[in-house]
Amino acid sequence: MLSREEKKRQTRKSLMDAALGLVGNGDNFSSISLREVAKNAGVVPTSFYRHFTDMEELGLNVVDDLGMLLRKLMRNTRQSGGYAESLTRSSIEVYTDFVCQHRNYFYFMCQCRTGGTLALRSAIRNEFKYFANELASDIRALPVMTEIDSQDLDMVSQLLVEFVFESTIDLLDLVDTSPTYQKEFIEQMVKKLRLIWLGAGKWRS
Amino acid sequence: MLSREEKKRQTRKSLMDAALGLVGNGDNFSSISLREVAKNAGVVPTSFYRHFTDMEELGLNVVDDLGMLLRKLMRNTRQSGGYAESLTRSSIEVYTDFVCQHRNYFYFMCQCRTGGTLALRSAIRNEFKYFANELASDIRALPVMTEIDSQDLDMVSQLLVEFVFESTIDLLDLVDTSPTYQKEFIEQMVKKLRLIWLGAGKWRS
DNA sequence: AATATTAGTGTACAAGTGTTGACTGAATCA
DNA sequence: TGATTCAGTCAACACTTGTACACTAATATT
Repeated sequence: MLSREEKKRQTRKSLMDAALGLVGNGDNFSSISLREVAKNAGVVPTSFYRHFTDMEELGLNVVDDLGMLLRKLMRNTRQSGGYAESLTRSSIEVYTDFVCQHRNYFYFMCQCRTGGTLALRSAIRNEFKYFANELASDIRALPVMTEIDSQDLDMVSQLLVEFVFESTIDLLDLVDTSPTYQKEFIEQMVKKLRLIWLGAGKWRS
Repeated sequence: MLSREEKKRQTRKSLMDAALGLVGNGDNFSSISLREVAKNAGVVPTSFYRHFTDMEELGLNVVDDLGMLLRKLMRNTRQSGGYAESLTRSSIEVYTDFVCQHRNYFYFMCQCRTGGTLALRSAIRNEFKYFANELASDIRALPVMTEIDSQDLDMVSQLLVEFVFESTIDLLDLVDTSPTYQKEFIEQMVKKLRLIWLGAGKWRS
């Protein structure tokens, strides 16, 4: 038997999943109606208000959730990975797999990063900052990065995070049309990231 | 006195401008209604159909229009500029100015690149390809780029175009909150682009 | 001058929208 | 056991939505 609290959390999740499902089906988050979400969650429209005041609030919670998932992924990868030569390739492989396994989330993020409300956009920007910082402290330890100063290291991390995320929409779109594209995408990304990495190695303020 | 054809083109433009205006005001293109657009264009809803079958078709035409404007900008800049050492800085300055002078267009593009219909997204992707090609043939002539092979040159161009465009949403958002941000944005971009450029210079397949 | 074309109008309709307020019944607490 | 809390229901509201159809009047064509 489920406790009341637990049940509530369950329908709350249903609502978020419903919204994500619609986004994954091609709808734009900002044009999804509260009613449609409620319907797909198997709940009456007015019930929505027991969980969120707004579609925006729901969206902000989705951002949070994905943030958590990504942080967990990062922690796990860091432990198992070890920073070898092929860091770039393995990282991007982990990332693309993760994206493909959470397509709806990433469609949502890609959309809202540019098309959400201001609050939503800046929530996403904050997540980026977080990841850029994590990345910065990770790569600081690397031998290539001994000479670079702290501010420039932040800049490189930002560049990497932004660039990877911004390419995600292409991955999502093109994987749909041709399933072999994921490999091609990885090759392209590895090349581009190596190039950036190369630049970072030579960088002097 | 205006000819009928000319008058038609005028209201057609009004419709597109109305849509862009709404986008620039914070609405998401995919949640804008045909009726609202018609109203803001000073025309009755049903009149919309004399020009476009759809909001999507309107959107595709907006993409085209901006593509034209950008090509014109590119041609002019190429003539006047001359490819000196400070190519990167002057290019990014021209670009940011252009963005700030066409805010609505770029909000629209940023939104639709990730949140438009599939047709819209791929139309925008095509524009990118075009610009990447232009850029590739421009930088091929540069002394730094003599050793790089053609395919890798394309890769570098893509990287540059994508990266600049994807940063545009931050420029738009943050310029609104603090007007001095444009300068800071330029500095950040110049740094990042120099880094990429540095990598490109050292690049060997 | 008579005719055909067509951009823009006006009306109408069925369907969907967010949000309100009063309600029900089962889980929780006293 | 009896009282309370509250997630979910139901009905109703005022409004907005896309689109069909018949119409008008000014322009373009013959």
